[in-house]
Amino acid sequence: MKLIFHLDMDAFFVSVEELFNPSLKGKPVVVGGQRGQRGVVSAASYAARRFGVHSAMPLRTAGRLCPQAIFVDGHPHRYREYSHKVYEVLQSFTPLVEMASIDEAYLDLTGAGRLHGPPLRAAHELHNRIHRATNLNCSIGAATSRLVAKVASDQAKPNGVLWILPGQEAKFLAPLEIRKIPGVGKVTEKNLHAIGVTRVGDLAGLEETFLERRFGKLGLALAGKARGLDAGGWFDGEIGDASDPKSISHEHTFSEDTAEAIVLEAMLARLSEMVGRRLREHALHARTVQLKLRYSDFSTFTRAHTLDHATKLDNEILDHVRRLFRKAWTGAAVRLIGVHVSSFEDSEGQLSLLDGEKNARWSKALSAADRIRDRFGESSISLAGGLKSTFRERVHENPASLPGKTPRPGKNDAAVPPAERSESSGK
DNA sequence: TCTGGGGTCCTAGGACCC
DNA sequence: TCTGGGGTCCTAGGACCC
Repeated sequence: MKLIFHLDMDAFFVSVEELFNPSLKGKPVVVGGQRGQRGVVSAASYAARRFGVHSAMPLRTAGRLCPQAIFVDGHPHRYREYSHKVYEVLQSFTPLVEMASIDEAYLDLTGAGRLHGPPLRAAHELHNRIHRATNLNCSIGAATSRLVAKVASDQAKPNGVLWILPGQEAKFLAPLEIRKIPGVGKVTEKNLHAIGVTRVGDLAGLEETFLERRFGKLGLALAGKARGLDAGGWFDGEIGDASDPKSISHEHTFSEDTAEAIVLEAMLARLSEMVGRRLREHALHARTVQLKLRYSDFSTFTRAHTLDHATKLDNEILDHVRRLFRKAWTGAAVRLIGVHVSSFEDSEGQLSLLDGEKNARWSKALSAADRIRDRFGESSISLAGGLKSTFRERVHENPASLPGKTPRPGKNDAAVPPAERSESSGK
């Protein structure tokens, strides 16, 4: 019989912020940006949740619902650091660990009874170890499948432990709202309501063949999940170490929509650099480059191009994504722009002699740049075109520094004013 | 409500090949 | 003439997760 734990940190981002600023404790706290900014709530403290604030809610809405809330900018490096501390505790508990996101993990404790005792005792021991190591609370669900363990950890919140006895899975799930099943979001919930299904028990009562006819693969997975099985999609496979990423992307939403080509292309350069850097970090090469555009009315478009070889080079990514941009952009004001790469291969494949040499030179230059950024910070160096350095302030959205005239793209690429060069290499 | 950023997986249509 | 069938790759979009 399998034994799976799902461990989920309680209000993770908020709790980490409280470690750095204990005066936040017990107060309504919203992490993700400042009140009134463009953006959404990343995490809300339990005190803020009592006002109806929840993650993914627009910051403006949160500000209206809870005027006394304290708004805090997120600190991703802090969360990564604490996530790593959690991981180390888990690793010392069992080698079969898989981080499912920055604040949750699955553990396979099948057959670990001799080492850790019965499931509830093991769960409490793990809970204590996490708290001792991090000063953070978590909740743990234990069950025979990932799915039930995950739902159980959610029901155990906050700061609790819940074990679902083998054989009791369907009984545990039956009274819960359909939305509690991972993979059932707003749309699927609505579609299920439309056929009279509101609780997991209703779903379990339906024929598998009916659900498959009606909802395809999703229906088949739902039929399994309603019975507590790890059916399809996210839940298949053994618990083990994370695999290589399947895609890498960076995107940016402007604080104000812009229709200026120079600003948009400078942002593409910055995003391409960030993507290229991550590719080299993972020692990956991408064959498909994708542009993402979102206009003021929130309409969103993607345009992709697949290369005949795989690349890890900023300038090559930029070259293709900029081509896509020039073809696709209507000229209307843009809210968001993004760069995405996928179809990874281990190496670039066979290049012509000339391309191979060029490639090698760029690779060397970019790894050198990566090392400089490791030591001196992200903004210390840039190779993706003078564009970016010249208009750094505009890319960083400081309207006060706009030059009176808008230079044409390309014209000033090579001419980076010395003043800005020293500014951009500072720190 | 006025909607981030980083991901995964699924669907569907068209091109192309045999 | 007016029409096959399967497989793979590519592109675009969408649901969902944290």
